[in-house]
Amino acid sequence: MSVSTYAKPSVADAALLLKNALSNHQLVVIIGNCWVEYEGRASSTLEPGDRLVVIKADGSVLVHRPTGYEPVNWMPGRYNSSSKSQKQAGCVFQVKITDGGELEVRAARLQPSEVLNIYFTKVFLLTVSSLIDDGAFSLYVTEYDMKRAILTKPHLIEEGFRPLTAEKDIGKSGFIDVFGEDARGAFLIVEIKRVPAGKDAVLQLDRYVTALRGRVNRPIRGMIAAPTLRKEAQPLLAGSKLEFRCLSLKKCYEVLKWERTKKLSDFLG
Amino acid sequence: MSVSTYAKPSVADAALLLKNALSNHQLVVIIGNCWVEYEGRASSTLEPGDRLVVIKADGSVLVHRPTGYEPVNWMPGRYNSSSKSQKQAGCVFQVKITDGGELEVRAARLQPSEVLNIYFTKVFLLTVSSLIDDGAFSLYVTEYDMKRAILTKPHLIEEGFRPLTAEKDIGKSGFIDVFGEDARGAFLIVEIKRVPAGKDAVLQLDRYVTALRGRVNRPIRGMIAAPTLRKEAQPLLAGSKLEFRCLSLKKCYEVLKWERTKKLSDFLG
DNA sequence: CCTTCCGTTAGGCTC
DNA sequence: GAGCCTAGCGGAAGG
Repeated sequence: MSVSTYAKPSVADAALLLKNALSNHQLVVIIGNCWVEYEGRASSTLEPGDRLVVIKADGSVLVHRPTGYEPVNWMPGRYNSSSKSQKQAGCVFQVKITDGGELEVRAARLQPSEVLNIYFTKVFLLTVSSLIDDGAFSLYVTEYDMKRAILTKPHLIEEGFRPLTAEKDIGKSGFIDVFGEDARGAFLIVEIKRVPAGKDAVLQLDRYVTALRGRVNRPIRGMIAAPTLRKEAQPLLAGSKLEFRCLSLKKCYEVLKWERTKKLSDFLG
Repeated sequence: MSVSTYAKPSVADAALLLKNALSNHQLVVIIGNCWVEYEGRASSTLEPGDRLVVIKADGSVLVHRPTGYEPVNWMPGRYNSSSKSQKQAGCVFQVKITDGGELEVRAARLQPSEVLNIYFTKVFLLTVSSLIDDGAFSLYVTEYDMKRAILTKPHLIEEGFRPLTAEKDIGKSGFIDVFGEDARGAFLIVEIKRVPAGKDAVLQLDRYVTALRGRVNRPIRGMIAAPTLRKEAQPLLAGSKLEFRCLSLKKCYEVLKWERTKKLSDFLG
C-alpha cells in the first residue's frame, strides 16, 4: 500500500506521472480543471471546470463534478464478471500534451466502441496509489437469516402457519428449508430463496412436495418464499400447483433486528 | 479553487480536518483502510481494505474499491432535481473517534431512511478542496442536428423520401420540422424529437397534418422521427393514423460526422 | 403530488 | 452467445 501525491504538477510532469501510473496499473486521482468529450453510445461535451477524475487499476475512468452522486462522464473498465471478461480487454489509454499545452487523457475501448477524452488545463493535485483491498463485501440477510426470520415470525409465510421442523430430511430429495402446517392442518413446505426464484427453485420445491406426498396421508402445499418470482418460473409454479409468497430481505432483516433488540432488552431486564 | 492535502494524518487530525471540511461544504477525498456498514434499502457490510472515499459538497458519499466503475457503497446527496429538493435535505454527517481508535464517519439520511458508516483504521491521504465548476454539460445532437442529418440523408426517414422544404410555415399551426414527399408522391410531414416522443409530439404532428389536409389535395402522411416513442403516445399515434420512425441520436451524429469529413476532404481536394 | 419509465443504464442470469 | 430482467437503481416526465 503506497500513496504518492503531487501538488500542482506541470502538465508535462503530470503526463509522465500518469503514464507511469497507468502502465503500473495503479489508482490515479486527479483534481484539476478540465473539459471532457465523450463519444460512444451517446456523445457529450463537458465545458471546462474543476473536477475530480479517478482512473482505476482496471481501466475504469470516472469524472466527478463537485456535486452529484453520479459521475458526469465515465468509462467502465475491465468487467469484473467472468461472463464478459474474455472479450473485454478494458480501456486503452493514451496520454499526451496537446499543441495548446493541455494534458490530454484519452480512454478508448471497443465493444461498445467509445472514447472519452479529458483535457486538463491545470492539475491541482495528482495522486498515485496502490491499494490492497481483499475485504469481502456482503449483503446482510442470508438464506439462513431468512429461515430464522420465518421461524421467529411464522406469519411472514401466512396467518396461522406453524413451523414443525426446519430442514426436514426428505430422503433422496434433499432438505426442506421450512416444514410446517397451515391453519387448516395441511402440511406446508417452504422453499426459501434470497434471490429472485427461478425455475430451479420451483422444480426443487416440486420434488420435495412429490417426495412427501408418497409418504404422508395429508394435504400438502408447497410454497416459495423469495423477494420475487422470476417471470419464466411463473407458469411452471402455476402448473405445479405451487404457491409464491413475497418475502423481502429487508423485512427479514427487520424481524431479525427486532428479535436481537428484544433479546437484548430481555437480557438487560 | 483550493486544494489542501494531508498525508498520513492521525485519525484525530483526520477527524478535525474532516469536520471542518464538512461544515464548509468542501470536497473531501480520503484514501485509507476502512470497513463499511450500510443499512437502509438493503443492508451490507464491507470488510477492511484500502479504499478511495469521496464526500462531496452536497453530501454525496462514494466508497470506491481499487477496481470497478461503480462505488461499492454510496449515499446520494442532496438531490439536484427540483422535484425532490424540498423534502430531501441531504445527509447528516457525524464524525468521531471510536473507542477502538478508529475514525468513524456516519452519513445518515431520511426518506429513504438509510445510514452509511465508514470506519477508517488508517488514513493514508486526506484531501480537502473547493472546486469551482460551472461548465455546461451537453449531449451532442440537437433537434436541429437531427434535421440536418435527415436533409443530408433522407433515407433515414424512409427509402424514396425527398425533402421539399424545411420548417414549412403551416399558418397558425406553427412550423413543420421537415416537409417532403414519399416515393409514391404523397406529402410526408416529419416531426423530429431529440427525446422520446410523447403525446405532445403526436398532437402537434396531428395538428400539422390536419392543417395541411385542408389546403392541398394529395395524400398526406405524418411521421414522428425520434429515438423512441413513449408508451402512452402509441395508441394516440395509431388512432391518429400517424407513423413512427426510430431515429437514434447516434445515427444522426454519424451522418453529420461523415458529412463533416466529406466537406473537409472536399476542401482539402 | 404520485406514478411511470428511461438510462451512455450496468451487470447478472436464463435460454 | 443473445435476450431478458433487476437495481440499495437515480432521475425525469407524465397524469
